[in-house]
Amino acid sequence: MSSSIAIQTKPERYHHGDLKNTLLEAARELANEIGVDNFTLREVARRANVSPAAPYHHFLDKQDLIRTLAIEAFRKLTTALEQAKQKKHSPLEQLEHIGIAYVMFAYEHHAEFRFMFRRELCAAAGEPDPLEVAGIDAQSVLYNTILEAQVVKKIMTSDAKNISLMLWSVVHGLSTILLESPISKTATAESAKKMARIVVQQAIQGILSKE
Amino acid sequence: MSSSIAIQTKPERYHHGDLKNTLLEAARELANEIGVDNFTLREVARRANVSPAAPYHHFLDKQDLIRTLAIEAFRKLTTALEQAKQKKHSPLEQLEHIGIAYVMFAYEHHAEFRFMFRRELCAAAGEPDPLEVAGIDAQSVLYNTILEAQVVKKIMTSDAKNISLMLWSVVHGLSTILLESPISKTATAESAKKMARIVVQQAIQGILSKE
DNA sequence: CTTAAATTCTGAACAGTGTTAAGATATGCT
DNA sequence: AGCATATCTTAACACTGTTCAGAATTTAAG
Repeated sequence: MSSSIAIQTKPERYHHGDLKNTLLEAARELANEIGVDNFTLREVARRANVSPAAPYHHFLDKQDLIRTLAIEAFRKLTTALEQAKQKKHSPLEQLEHIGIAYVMFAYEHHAEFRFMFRRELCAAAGEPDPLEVAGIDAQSVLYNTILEAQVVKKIMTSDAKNISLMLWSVVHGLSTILLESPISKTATAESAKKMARIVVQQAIQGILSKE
Repeated sequence: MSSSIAIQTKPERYHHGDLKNTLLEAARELANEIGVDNFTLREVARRANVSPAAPYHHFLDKQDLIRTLAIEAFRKLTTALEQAKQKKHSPLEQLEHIGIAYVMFAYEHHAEFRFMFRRELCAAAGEPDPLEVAGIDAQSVLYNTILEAQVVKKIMTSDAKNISLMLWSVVHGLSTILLESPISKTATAESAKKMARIVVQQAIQGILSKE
């Protein structure tokens, strides 16, 4: 058989070949188009030229599809944060860049970002939930940078966990405000970035030890 | 006819008497029970002992009902913040109390809080949208306190708008993290309050001028 | 008081949804 | 080759939001 690159060569095949990924991509597009609330599994199937029941051979149910999307999104966020954390900068500058990158990720992937944080997706309990792990991995980028900053310079007052929670809260809060409040109607990428910079810089000020 | 207090005296009346409020209350309960995603207008009607079409005589559609709920919730939030802002404290203490109150409001009214921030509810444009107004009113409690703090003591570095955005972001971020992340499974009212205090105190540190 | 108008509710219906079950079609293995 | 398995379709179920015609009730007008 041909490699997985040739997806659109023969679209009328009974077996799609790579339906799972096609569904995921269609789902991302749909969510970004019509929003998260009207998001429909049947429409996803429609866009993949497939019957409404087909997705159930690749996902347990609609929520499982969304869950998969959320996990992928967390991984993309993790790499985005790691990329923002350039080695050439000081830990404090890295913190600022990570914070801004978080907000920009939310702004540029609003639908996926909304899927990432839904109480309904939080697993019942126990077992290493992949979604939870992916979320912790993303947080670790921020957390580790804080640790590094503390080691290099004794610059932080409170302990790393509190600092992390606080910085995470600011950037996450600004992100959701930008997406879910009336601001979303007038916000642009530039204004979002500007707000992110201002807010993050202020927040970092709060964790510096006064000299 | 009797006063509006006697709601449950004659439950079999064709005309309910105060269906609109009954629907709103049933909706609040339902949302807090089964969450925001599975929230169903038909179930609301069912709980009000009324046909599925009855709500349409009091609300344009499901979204209009949710919108009404969100507006009410914003007003409740506003009074909660005003109550937290006790006159006896200094403006800075007031800021701290307001921030904590915000987080606790979210924790105690999770379903309503989620209804308050939904991109879908943001009106198309123009005209004084009551939801937007209610949101601004709530923000004003925080904003005015910042202004007062700046007047009493020249204690803030950045300007009030930036400070407000930053503080709003922290408390809003922590709120949604507490509600929508895996933390929600283990969080209690006490742990939430503790986190709120820590995070808000750190954030306020960031806006104090260094002496 | 009578009667017309307006309000509030019901019942039945429509399209659309998530999901399942039974069967058709293709793929992979031996 | 043939058999098991994975993948897809068709049909159906219960449920949803919403509309519409009409019944029950309240309000207002004569």
